[in-house]
Amino acid sequence: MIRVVLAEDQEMVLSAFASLLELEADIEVVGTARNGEEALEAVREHRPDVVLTDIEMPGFSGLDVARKMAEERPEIPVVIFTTFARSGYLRRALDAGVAGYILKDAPITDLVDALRRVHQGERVVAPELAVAAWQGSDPITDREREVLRLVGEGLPNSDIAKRLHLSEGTVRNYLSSAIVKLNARNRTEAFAIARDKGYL
Amino acid sequence: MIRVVLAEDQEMVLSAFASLLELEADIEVVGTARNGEEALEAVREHRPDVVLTDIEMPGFSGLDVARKMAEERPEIPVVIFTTFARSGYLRRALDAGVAGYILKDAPITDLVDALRRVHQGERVVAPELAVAAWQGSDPITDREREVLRLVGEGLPNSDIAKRLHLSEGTVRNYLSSAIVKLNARNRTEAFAIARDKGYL
DNA sequence: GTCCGAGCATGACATCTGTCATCTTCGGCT
DNA sequence: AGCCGAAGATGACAGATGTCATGCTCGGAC
Repeated sequence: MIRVVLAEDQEMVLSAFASLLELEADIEVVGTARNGEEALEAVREHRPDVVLTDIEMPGFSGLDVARKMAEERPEIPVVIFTTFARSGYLRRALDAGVAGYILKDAPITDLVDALRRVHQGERVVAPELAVAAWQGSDPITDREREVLRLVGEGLPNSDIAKRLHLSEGTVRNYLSSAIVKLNARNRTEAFAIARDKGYL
Repeated sequence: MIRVVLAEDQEMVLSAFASLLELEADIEVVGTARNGEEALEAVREHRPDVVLTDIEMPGFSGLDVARKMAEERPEIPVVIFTTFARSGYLRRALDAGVAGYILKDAPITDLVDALRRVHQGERVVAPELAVAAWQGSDPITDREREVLRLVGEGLPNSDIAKRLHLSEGTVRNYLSSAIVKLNARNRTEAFAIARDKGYL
């Protein structure tokens, strides 16, 4: 029996996956969570064999869960299942030591399969992403990342400078270098590219 | 027995919801679809009592499905279920004549409940959105919408002008008026606001 | 100690954006 | 015919943005 803790922020999707997994003879959902904190609590309480988590959740994300688990319970494998085929996410997930990374676009058998193989100690990565992972690593520095995030909120340079306690000129420099690295033509395009690749 | 056609672009989520709905004694999923076209085909083939569809799907969206259904099969109610609590989406969904609009954040009982009530001829709208619907209607003109969409792709005014066959000055004018209407400080913020309210 | 590379700042400059007033054209409407 | 409003264009202007060269400081590496 594979005992699973399941984390997913959308209530309906959570119950749907829970009932789907329960249909499998060798899988049991022992705990559910709507965010990262709840997931960690559930792990403490139920000591599952595998943690299955979405990436984008309010507050504590799936990547945060993976990192915490790697520290505190490295013996329990974490599987990420997500909408987003973004190489940046996968890279950071692998850095966080996840055992599996699969896409919600894939057939459901992939999910069940991944749980079983991860439970056996294997690693499972969505094939369409496996290639992307080891080429084109994240070129963006942390500062550039922060600036880009604020650009995405529509803040002008002057406000970004205030938020980050930098001079406006420095903000311009970071943004300029991010634009070059991402091969964008302006701030908006830089943000769009960084978002789509999962660099943020 | 309520016979349902279910449309949802993410394979895993689709199977999960299908198996969840099958657990209900009075609901039967007679057809599934990964996009709007498939949904309409499934409707033709299976003549369901209700169509349950996601909004954001590649190509033909859930709103497109609702509009087509209102024209061709006004007797079959359409229920939208979506991640997005955006008033603009709801407004356009209601304009398209949908019978229900519920959020994936809500408990699963809401979904089942909605299907039953819609099948009885009622209308069901997620309560957290019902208020938003009749205040703050979409202030954006079609031209402004087109410009904003291209802004979101990161295009500079000159490129937007080429794409829309307008002069660059005119693009600036449309964007300027959108910025004022949305109470934004610049193009990027205008895009972010319009996106979050579902105006695009 | 010296050198080097981050990280941050400055100033100058060219270009892009955003605002506004004004103008033309083309359909309606009366 | 005369009037009006929508769609689009123009030109001028101020301010924001993007690029680049240069400079400073500080914490390693040699």
